[in-house]
Amino acid sequence: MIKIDKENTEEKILNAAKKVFVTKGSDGARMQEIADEAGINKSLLHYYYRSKEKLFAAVFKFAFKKFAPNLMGIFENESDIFTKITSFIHSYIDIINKNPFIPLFIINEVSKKNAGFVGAVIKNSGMNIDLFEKEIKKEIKKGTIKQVDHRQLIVNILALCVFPFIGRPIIQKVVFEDNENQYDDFLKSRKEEVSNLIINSITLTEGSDK
Amino acid sequence: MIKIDKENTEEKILNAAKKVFVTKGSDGARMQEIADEAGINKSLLHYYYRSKEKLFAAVFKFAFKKFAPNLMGIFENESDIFTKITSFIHSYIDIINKNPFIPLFIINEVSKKNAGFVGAVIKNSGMNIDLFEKEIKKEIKKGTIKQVDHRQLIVNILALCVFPFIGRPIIQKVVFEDNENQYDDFLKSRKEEVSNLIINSITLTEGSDK
DNA sequence: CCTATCTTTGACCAAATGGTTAAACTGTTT
DNA sequence: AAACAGTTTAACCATTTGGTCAAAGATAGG
Repeated sequence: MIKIDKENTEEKILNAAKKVFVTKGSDGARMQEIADEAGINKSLLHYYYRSKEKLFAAVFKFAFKKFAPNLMGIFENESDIFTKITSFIHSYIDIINKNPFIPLFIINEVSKKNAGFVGAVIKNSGMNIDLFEKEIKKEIKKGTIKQVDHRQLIVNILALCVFPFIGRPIIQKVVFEDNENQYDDFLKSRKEEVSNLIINSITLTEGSDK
Repeated sequence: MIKIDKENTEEKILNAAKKVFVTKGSDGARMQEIADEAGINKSLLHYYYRSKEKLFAAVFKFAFKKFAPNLMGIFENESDIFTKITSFIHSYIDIINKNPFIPLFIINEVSKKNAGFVGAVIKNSGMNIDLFEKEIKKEIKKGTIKQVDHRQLIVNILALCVFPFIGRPIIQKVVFEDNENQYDDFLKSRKEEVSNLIINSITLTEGSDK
């Protein structure tokens, strides 16, 4: 028997909730709007998810997992450190490109309700930089790269990848005369720009080794 | 006659509104909370500022002006380009340090209500990168710095300065094991880190000139 | 002291909002 | 077709929230 994967109600709700929560935030989101977006009665939201908070929790978990886990996996393969970092940057920008509003959503919600389940989600996400740290320290010892602080490095990478997306409305206005197409081109060129900048910052310069 | 600069009601309201709006956002902020914060009756909010939106507008204007205008002024003095950029980074991080929640507040509100008065505030803020662009292009022609795209450069600078503040809750958890003091130290070291990274990225390398 | 204006307050209002409930509907089992 | 469980809906509720209003306080001028 063929199981038709027609979107069932629960999925419809979750998808609608993702859309509304991510764009409007937990404060700005309205249960009625989520119901409308899903094309169902508002009571059904409470039938499947007991409260707004529970529904929000489901959305947040989903959003955070999308950005947290698979990233450090890149550092498990066998290529050299420069290739690893470059491919990390490329794939991270790709992910954001596909979900440009999620980073700001996450930052916001973590800032607002740092306590409670949000903190727990982060801890349980398995996101940690141990592999990254080990790798960087190893390469420094080997003399492949400069003596850099791995924490500064990871923040630099994240900043350069994420900021153009979350700051888009302002940057586009101030720096690009509000031209959307131009900004899309700009975003496309970011993978190379960020890769070059980061690689350049860890590459040994003449006379700096030892 | 001595004019005692005792905070009058209107100022009390604006200051309370700044605090509440900036930390909770326009959606999360409550008029009652602002009144409580100011220690006055809620009706007074409407007496001095006609509506929540008007009050919010006053706060947003203030916040945006604090971050927009004086920054490009640095590029008017006579020092060399490296010094200019370095001092820009230093003073920008100083400003954010004094108002760590304003950047996220601005990004949020611009993202939410890009239209309307928010867009107007940005345009009327006098914030533009013409001076910066001219300066960079001049130095490239002179051969003082690499051939860089001035828009990539300014976005890089802003990203590296701003992101550690708006992403603090997450970064602190994931990268610093939720240690606040350690994160404060990290922020202090950012001025040098960002300056070095940016200067390094525009400095000519052997054999790259012409 | 009286009046006029500005400031402040508490009581109140209408709309919005998250949530509940009982009834209707649908599909499956016997 | 009757009974049952799962699903969906409309009507309703309590609370919150931005906002109004008339009256009370304060302040200054005549």
